[in-house]
This record gives sequence, structure tokens and C-alpha cells, in this order.
Amino acid sequence: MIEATLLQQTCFAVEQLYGGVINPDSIGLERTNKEITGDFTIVVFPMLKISRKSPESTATDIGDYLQRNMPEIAEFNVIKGFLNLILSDHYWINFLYENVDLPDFGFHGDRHERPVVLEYSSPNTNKPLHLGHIRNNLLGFSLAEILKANGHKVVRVNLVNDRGIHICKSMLAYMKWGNGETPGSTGMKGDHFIGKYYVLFNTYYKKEVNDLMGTGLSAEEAERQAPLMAEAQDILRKWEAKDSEITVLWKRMNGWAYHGFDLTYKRMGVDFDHIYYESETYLLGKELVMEGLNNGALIRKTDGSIWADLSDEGLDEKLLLRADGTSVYMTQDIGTAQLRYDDYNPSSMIYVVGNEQNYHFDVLKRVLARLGKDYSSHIHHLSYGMVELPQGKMKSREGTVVDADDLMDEMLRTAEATTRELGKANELSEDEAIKLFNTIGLGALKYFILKVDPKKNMLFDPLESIDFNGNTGPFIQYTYARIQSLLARADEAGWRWEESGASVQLPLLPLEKETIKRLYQFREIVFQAGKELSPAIVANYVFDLAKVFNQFYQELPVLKEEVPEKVILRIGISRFTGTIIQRSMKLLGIEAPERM
RNA sequence: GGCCCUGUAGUUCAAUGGAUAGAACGGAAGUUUCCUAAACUUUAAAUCCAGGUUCGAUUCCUGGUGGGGCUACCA
Repeated sequence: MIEATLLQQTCFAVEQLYGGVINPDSIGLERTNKEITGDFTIVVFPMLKISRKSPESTATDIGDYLQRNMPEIAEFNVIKGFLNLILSDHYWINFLYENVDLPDFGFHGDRHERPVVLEYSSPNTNKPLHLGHIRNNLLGFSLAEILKANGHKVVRVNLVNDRGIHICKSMLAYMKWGNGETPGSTGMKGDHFIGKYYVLFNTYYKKEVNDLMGTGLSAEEAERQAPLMAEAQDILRKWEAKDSEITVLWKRMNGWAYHGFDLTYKRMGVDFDHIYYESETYLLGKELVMEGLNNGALIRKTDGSIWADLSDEGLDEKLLLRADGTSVYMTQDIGTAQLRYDDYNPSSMIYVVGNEQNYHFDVLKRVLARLGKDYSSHIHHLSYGMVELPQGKMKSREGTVVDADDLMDEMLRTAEATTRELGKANELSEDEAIKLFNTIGLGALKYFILKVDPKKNMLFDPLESIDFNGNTGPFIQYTYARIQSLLARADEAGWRWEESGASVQLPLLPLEKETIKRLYQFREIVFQAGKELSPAIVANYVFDLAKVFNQFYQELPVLKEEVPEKVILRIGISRFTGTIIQRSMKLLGIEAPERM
């Protein structure tokens, strides 16, 4: 890329003009601001100590040098300490023609031996997926695409929380009040069916706690002594003892939940290469904990429970095995990490998990390190922010959870209504129309979620958040569809721009050049998104590209232009823009429709 | 109490330590005999406060302050 050459030549310039050596990393090379003439800008302030001249004359000296030594540079201007370089139109047009049809422009081929294991989704089998899971799934799926584009092998894994006290709660509720009904007999989606019993447990449990508190117990004691909780814990012990009746019910209920999840995943367009179940990893976790106890890394308390003492690292003690021998969340995660490492020998393991678990992952890494696991330093917690509703955080107890299936239904309905209103569904078959509504509705939702920096909390207002105009998925999809339509017309009109792409001597108009410059950025964007693990970088880029293209499209005729060379050029720009929009959207897991 | 994250137009989001802080929605005013008006054009509107480092701070540091999270023998 031209940036590397610019940096290198700038170093030469400083050396030859002033006799000093400068570190290329300390040179500020950036894209020139919109209001100022130029393509790239070099900030010369850091060089003043070597040049011992004013910012202006230093910039002018270096500009002269670069222009003499780089044919790509047509001219330059200097504003204070900013050296603005203008590349020749020839350079940009040449870039366009050389890359427009490369099938992998912007992507880097395989260049890493060991894979990255990327975990996302991680549902509980006792409740359906909600808005928070949607952010998690979309981030995880998109990150996998972005990492692949950067030449990584990626193993996408899901870790299902299929054991633990919470599962026992729904099982208990079903045993008590289920009357043998099933998702089939009730017509409910399996995960929602299970969720119903989890809620039921909590309803009765809360009542018991209240009654006990009425007899004078403290809230804490009441919660511990409530009979339902004791029964649930009994089930957990039976489960760990592989009681046959409990195991059968557990498998049956989990099966219902998985079936429900699969439907939601499929609709959302996300999938996995491997699914881990905590029921398969907690025993390994226990083993590792016992091993750690034996070699003195962990401690046993008088009641028999086992802990990691992290107080010398500024943290507290952390429970790893209960006195009754049952395991906790941390135990499972230790086992899961080990299993994953053994399975794939990854260069790193990325966990897409909400920021409320920052402390958990901090502890996990430290405990693994104490257990002598070197890979602990290659565990990366991609901590994303919460999705908040206008009334605050989602709380299942207060019924303010936005269900994933409901939300997608709603998106689909809105997409349909808007599309029909605009009369854009008229010429489509029913199947095509439904496919289009899905593409647009999901595109809007996905883009809305992914355009926000993952680490930030974001606000989602179900009533207002999803718009189809402006900085939205449908805006970008529309731009793509319009380009496809244009290209089809170009084809019909007999334009074969590929065969006549030699007209690289044309002067470029500002909007033509602006669009090509955006396309040029794509490689850097893919790289940056991979480095920072941020789909938002791609999302904001592709919006910017679409916006600039729309200006180009609005202002300049393509097929109606009179000079044939210009028609060819503009078709090339449109074609490349369409390709990069599609490629960017694919990195986000969003479809770009051929027409809309 | 301790620890972590965060504070940018009315609202939702941008800005590797760089130039006059960008968009979108919403508000005001326009563009359709012409490649899809889910588009385009014009316009008003913001860096929580106080210090510090720097040629230059929304960005880095310190203190304060608002918001969120964690600090479970839940996951």
C-alpha cells in the first residue's frame, strides 16, 4: 500500500535533508480532513527537533523531496505543520482497475497455523434467548468473519449452560406442576416452554420466602430455608450422582430447549462449529481443582470446600468446589478452558461475554495461571456492554425482557409494512417478498446493534430504535440494490467496461475520487476491525462508503454520461462499491439484497 | 466501602494525541419529465467540572461529580 512507501520515503527525506534518523512509527500519517485539499497528510511537528526549522519550511522541504521521489504524488500543500499530499488521478484510477475484480480484495489469506477459538452465545437451557443474547450472537458471528478475513482459522464454539441449580429449578417446577404437558401438546416453542417453568418456580419460591419472612426470619435465612430451594438442591445432588429418573427428565427438557434455540439461531443467521456442554466439562474442572489442591495451589477449608486464595493478588478468595462436592460456575469454566485447549491447540481463546463478568474472567485467568496453565495468558475476554431499555436494565422478574423471537417477529412486520407502503413488494412473488422482508428486518436489527462499539453500553428503544432511513442497515442495503440495478442496465446497454479499462488518463471529479478513496480504505478497515475485535469499525465504514456513493450517484450520471471513458470509469466505481458493500455486510453477517 | 467500565448536539452513535469535533434521527427549508426519493441538498444545535503533561487534549494523567456493573456455596 502507498502508506508504507510514504513513511519510508519520509524517513529518507529527513535523513537526507537534515541528517537525522526518525522512527517511522513516530510519523503521523493520516487521511486528509474533508475540508482540506489532499489525500494523505503528514504531521511534521515530531520532526522539528531534527530539522531545526519552522513547521512550514520543514513541511515544504519534505513535500518537495517526496514529490521528486514518488511519481504517485501529483502535488502538495502546506498548512502550518501539516503536509497535505495529493496523489495523481492516474494512481487512483489504476488502483480501481487493478482491484475491482479481485475476489479477495481486503482479505488476507491463511497465515496463521493455530486457530483462534471463539466462544459466543452461551445460553442457559432454562430460558429463551433475549436482546442481550442477540448482541452477543451478532458480535460473535461477525467477529468470526472478521478474524477469518484477517487470515485466522476460527473455531466458533458455543458453551451451553445445561447444568446447575437453575436447571434444577425448572425441572422441579415441571415435576410438580407440569402434568405431563410438552411443547408439542401446548404448541409452545421448546425454550419458551422451559422458561415458563423457570418462572413458575420463582413465583412459588418467592411466595415461600415471603411466608417465612412473615414468621420473623431474615430475608437471607428465608431464602435459604424455603422448602422449594431445598428440593432443588436435592435434585442437583441427585443429578451429579447420575440418578436415572433425574437424568432422563434432564435430557428430555434440555432437548426441548435446544430445539427452540436452533430455530432462533437459524433465523438469526448464526451458527457454530462445535458445541460444548457444561455437563461435559465440570468433571474435568473438578479434576483440575483436586490436582491444584494436591500440589498446594489451592486450599481446603475446615468444612471441606475448596478455594483459590487470591488475596496476595489483591483479590478475594474464590470458591471452586462446595463442601458437598458439587461444582460451581468457575469449576466448569476451568474444565471448559482445558478441554478447549486440548481439542484445538489454539493460539488464543476469545470469550464473547458481557462486561458484568469482567471479574469472573479476571479470576478465571488467575486461577488457571496458578494451576500452571500457560494458555491462561492467551485467554481474551471480549467484554461487551449491556443493552439497556429506556426504563433501564432488562429484568426478567419485572417482565421487561425483550425476547429474541418476539423482536425478530416485530422487525419482520415493520419491514413488511414499510416495504409494502413504498410499493416495493408489488412485483415480487410471495416467497421473494417474505425473503426480502426478512433480509431488511434483520439487516436493520443487526446493523443497529453492531454499529455501536462493543465495549459500550447501548440503549435499545423497541418503539423507536429501528429506523430504515439514515445510518441504518436498510440504507446500506438500498444503496447496494440500486447499484445492482444500475449494473444490470449497464450490461443490457452493452457496456463491457472490463475490456476497455485502459483509460487511466482521465481527470477525476471530486465525487469520483472521494468514492475511490473510500474503497481504498477497505483493507485497512478489515485489519483494524480484526485488531480491535470491533465489528463497529466495519459498520461505520460501510455506512460512510454508501453515503459517499449516494452523493456520487445523485450528482453524476453513469449510463447517461456522454463521454464513453467516463461511463466506463463510473461503472467501475459502482461495481467496486457494490462489491465492497456486500463484502463489508458479510463481515457483519448481514445480507445485501439484489433489489429492494 | 473496594474494584472495573462510562459521561460528546434534544435523542442515538462517530472521531490511531492533530487542523474549523463528524453522522443519523428529530426540528426548519428545498430537490422527482433523467440510472430505484428506503435517496440527495441547505440550515440551527454538543466534548460533565477543575487542574496537569504537550507545539497541540474529546482522547493521556490526577482530583471531583453523574450513570452502569462487579464485589454469591447463582450461572
